[in-house]
Amino acid sequence: MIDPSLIRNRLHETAEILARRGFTLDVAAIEKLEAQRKETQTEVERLQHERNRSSKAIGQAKAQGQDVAPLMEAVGALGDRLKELQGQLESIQSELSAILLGIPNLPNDSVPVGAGEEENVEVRRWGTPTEMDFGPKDHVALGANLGMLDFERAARLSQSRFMTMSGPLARLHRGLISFMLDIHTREHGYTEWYVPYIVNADSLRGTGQLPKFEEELFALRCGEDERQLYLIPTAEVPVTNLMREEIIEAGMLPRRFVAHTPCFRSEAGSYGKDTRGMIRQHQFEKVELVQLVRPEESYDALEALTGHAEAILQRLGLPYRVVALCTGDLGFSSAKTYDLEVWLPGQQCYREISSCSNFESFQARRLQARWRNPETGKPELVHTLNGSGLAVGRTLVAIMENFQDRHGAIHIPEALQPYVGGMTKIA
RNA sequence: GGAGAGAUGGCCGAGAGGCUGAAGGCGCUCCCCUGCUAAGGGAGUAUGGGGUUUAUAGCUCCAUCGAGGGUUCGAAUCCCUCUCUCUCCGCCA
Repeated sequence: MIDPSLIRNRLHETAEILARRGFTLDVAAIEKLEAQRKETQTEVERLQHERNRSSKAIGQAKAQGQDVAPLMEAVGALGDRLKELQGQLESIQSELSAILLGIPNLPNDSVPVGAGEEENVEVRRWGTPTEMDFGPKDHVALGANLGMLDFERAARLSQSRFMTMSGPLARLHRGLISFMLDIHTREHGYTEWYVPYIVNADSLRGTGQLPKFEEELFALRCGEDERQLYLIPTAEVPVTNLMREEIIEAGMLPRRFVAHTPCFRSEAGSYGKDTRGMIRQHQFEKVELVQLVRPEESYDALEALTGHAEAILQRLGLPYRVVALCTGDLGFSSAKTYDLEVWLPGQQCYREISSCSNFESFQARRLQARWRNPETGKPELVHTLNGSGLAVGRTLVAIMENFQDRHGAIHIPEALQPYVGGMTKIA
């Protein structure tokens, strides 16, 4: 959520900034609601003040044994008027907050302005796209040849967009998770967490998946229970929510958390996209980096965090590029995002494998995640960041496709071999 | 799943319809005193929102005692619903 005071004090300026990312703010509607809100709230508070004063007077008169009947009569009429106005105020405020919750974050000034994906800006490349003197296969063909990757059986168990892995390939997948976690915890200063994979609506609101993106989620209902729970679409949700409604002492910042979790996405509205292979699945594993930092440090932290994700690709020897998303392609909650795209020989293109974002105070405001600023002594919102470090399934795809040989064997990068019991290739 | 107990400020803990945004203690901050240390004395110390203001400070109002509703002129206190925590029993990886 953006700072509500922007709506009150700098509405037009805010609308202009939002226009950069292609979002139209209904300025007229907000101005009208705001005027109503102000008037109603002022009146409600005036009446409450009056009531409080009168009630106090009744108490005092009673204590002195005076007759309170006339006093009570005077106050009686207040109640109805107050109740009516409070009802009005409530409905105005819920309208306003619905608008507010639907407003995306303001892009940072350093974000390139653009309408969509095509206008993203490549920042740097690492490595060169793998050349092969034979026709490289994609991971689907490689996996099928090895007999270790199966989409058809998974569809029978569940539905489309699921898969099974078996044998050494499954082990490689598992090893990747440990590999990533070890690097982030040992070398990048992250604390490892184990967290719930099922969360409530408040958590999803906190990180911005709700109310706007409910159709992306798998919702659970348990027996008679009325409460709605959801499978997490990313570890970002439980991990960032760890600090919900907390006030962090300044000395504890920055906080760096890493967690491996499965992620569940309904992929509504992506029917035609990436239907082949394990690029876009309903269920996948991800190692997620989350940071909570002082506001003035968040852009340095974004560079660092992006570097942490890049380190994994570099260790594995996977060629990739870093792309700065333009304003039109920015996620709802993000102020600035770098995507890491890995080279996939099977598709002859770069594909997203990590997305690293600075949310500034957008999530923190919803979460009420704060720190105590020693300069002011007051609790202030932290800035939150996260990034995949990395998407495990896509990393596996990248390894399969980049390190295949002409016989269809997969060679395991040296850095990874200790994590798969010294195995050097899968054939 | 059954039975019971509980949830109050950074922490502990009182309060059982009105003078309680909340006693007392601990912690923390500042000041005084004490040649060091220990001890002692004094003051301060929740959060969110509105109005005023260019904005802050200030002033002022409102809300908040797990959450939501209700009763009442008035609720931390009474009633209802929910959530969470603890203890015992059962079950279980």
